[in-house]
Amino acid sequence: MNIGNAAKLSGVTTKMIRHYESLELIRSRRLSNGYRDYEASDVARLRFIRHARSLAFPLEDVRKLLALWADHNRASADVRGIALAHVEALEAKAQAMQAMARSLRHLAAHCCGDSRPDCPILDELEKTL
Amino acid sequence: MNIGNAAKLSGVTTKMIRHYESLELIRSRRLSNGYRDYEASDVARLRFIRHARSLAFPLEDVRKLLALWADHNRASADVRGIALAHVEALEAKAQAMQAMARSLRHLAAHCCGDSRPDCPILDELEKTL
DNA sequence: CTTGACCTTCCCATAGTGGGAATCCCTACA
DNA sequence: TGTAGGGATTCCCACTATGGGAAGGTCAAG
Repeated sequence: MNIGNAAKLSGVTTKMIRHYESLELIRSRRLSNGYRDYEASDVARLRFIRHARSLAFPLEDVRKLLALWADHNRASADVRGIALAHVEALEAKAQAMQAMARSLRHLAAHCCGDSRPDCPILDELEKTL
Repeated sequence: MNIGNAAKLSGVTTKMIRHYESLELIRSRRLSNGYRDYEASDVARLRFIRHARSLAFPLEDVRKLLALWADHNRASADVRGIALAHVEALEAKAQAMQAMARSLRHLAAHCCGDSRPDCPILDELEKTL
């Protein structure tokens, strides 16, 4: 199967398949004409990567998860550890963003938002702190 | 005032000051020896940038906010518009991240997390969907 | 044999920040 | 006056992850 087909079946673009190959997340077998050649197991691997990425796992985590996935003697605790560490990172970021959103919403609520120049949002950004 | 001093007073690193200058967010006056020269108003501008960045405004928003800040005939509605658009972007991202965190926590809760290989997290990532 | 769709590699861009090298400048001290 | 240091300059490279696009090779159908 060529790369275009693998892309369609896996939902990973050809660009990204080549990129993942350069990072050695996916292997590369070539035909005599230089074209990449994939089989079902590669598509499954690409799908795994796509799913992991859709949960925002960084590629280095994906690399580890792929290794554990391939290792049938893995300890599920290792997978869980990676996942929970990632969850905490996600939640920390999400909370930070929501805190920023709250601050800004609060400031915006006190901004009359008309044609006059007075604006507590700018006042806040101007502060020396 | 040289760049190191402006950095200390503003809380923006010298690296970033030069970067902001290259993006024309901050002007550059030079002394005869080529050194950048700053005054209090520049430090205030850098602080403004830092505060806006601490609220995760993208630099293009910062550029607009700086322009409005400098324009004493601005309409506060313009500032508010930028801020609220940014708030919505923040909240959308935060919610997406929390949804991912929830999914993963749910999966992790069903993963025994011991030395056995069975793992619903990997099972999920493996799915064809 | 041409045409179009596919493949290849390579470079560039994004957003924002940082590291580090090579070089120059200024100041203080012996 | 010479030198050592700290700070300034520019320039290139790194990160994360993804995509655009060019120049060229290949395959299949008409």
